[in-house]
Amino acid sequence: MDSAEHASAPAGIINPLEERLGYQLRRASTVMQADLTKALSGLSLRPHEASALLLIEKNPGITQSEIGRSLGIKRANMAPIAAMLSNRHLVERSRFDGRSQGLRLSPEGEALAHTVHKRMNVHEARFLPELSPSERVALTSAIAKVWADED
Amino acid sequence: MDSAEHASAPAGIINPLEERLGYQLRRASTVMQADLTKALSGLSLRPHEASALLLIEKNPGITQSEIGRSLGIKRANMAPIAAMLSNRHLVERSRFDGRSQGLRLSPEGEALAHTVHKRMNVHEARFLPELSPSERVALTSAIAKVWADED
DNA sequence: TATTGTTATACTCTATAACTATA
DNA sequence: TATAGTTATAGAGTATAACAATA
Repeated sequence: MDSAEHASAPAGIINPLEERLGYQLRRASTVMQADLTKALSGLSLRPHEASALLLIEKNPGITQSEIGRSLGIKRANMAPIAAMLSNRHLVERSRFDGRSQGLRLSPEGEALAHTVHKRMNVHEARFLPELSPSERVALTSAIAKVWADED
Repeated sequence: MDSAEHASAPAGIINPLEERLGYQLRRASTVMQADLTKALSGLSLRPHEASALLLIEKNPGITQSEIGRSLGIKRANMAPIAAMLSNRHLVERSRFDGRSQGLRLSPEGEALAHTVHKRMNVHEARFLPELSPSERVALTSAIAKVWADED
């Protein structure tokens, strides 16, 4: 069957990475990303596409480049994401200035965004079982400070 | 030149992802991973290879599969990492039971591990400028709890 | 039957370079 | 000169399936 791959940490092994912030961030991020992918299953949306959808929802008229700068996705990597959302008629592109286009959700896009919000809420709640809302905010903003400088 | 790609968040744009734990983890993890890659430059070691090296250092005789389970790397993806460390004579493989091999560092591997520790310390310190040691531990273990269940 | 190590393969995300066209 | 959008391409990391050898 070949399953039950990695459980967390075999007994008797000393993991010197466990005290490293970067390591903990990678492990936590990977687990949550995998869970988000499952949470979005059936919607044909990858995590980045879902994120872009929600950003357009809250910022109608936003351009691809602005989305990329907001989410940390390079302009070159935004192109196929925007093209996919447009091809599926989830977003509409309106010429803005000849070289850039404003994006906004279509009615189908709005409906899908609502579904994404609901799935994301359930997804996130799975990882915050013992944290109060204020503790959750504290943790989230502490992590935000880690990369705020962008170095 | 085409540089200065993404700064953090353009003004006037509302980012609804900012309060999401999964999003913050991804951004922070990506930034730290990129910085670690730079910190290791010249050593011809990718982050995963460096992690495996440090795990072998602290657990001489460990097998590839155990490394994978400890670090969250699938057995199939450990094979090329172990082969690379072995080909560069950084680790020695000693038959353990016919189907598995115990790994331990060679003198060159030990020396490289020391360098990795030093570079990693500098790297991590860059992201913890305003946290006290106890706050750092608190943040790291809070993140550890996020993925402890493994879901 | 289960585990170790391995190969092949595919997907997601990230990154750079280079090009067109607009500003 | 700089920016927007695009294409091509490469490199990480992650995932599954399948196989041989061993336990």
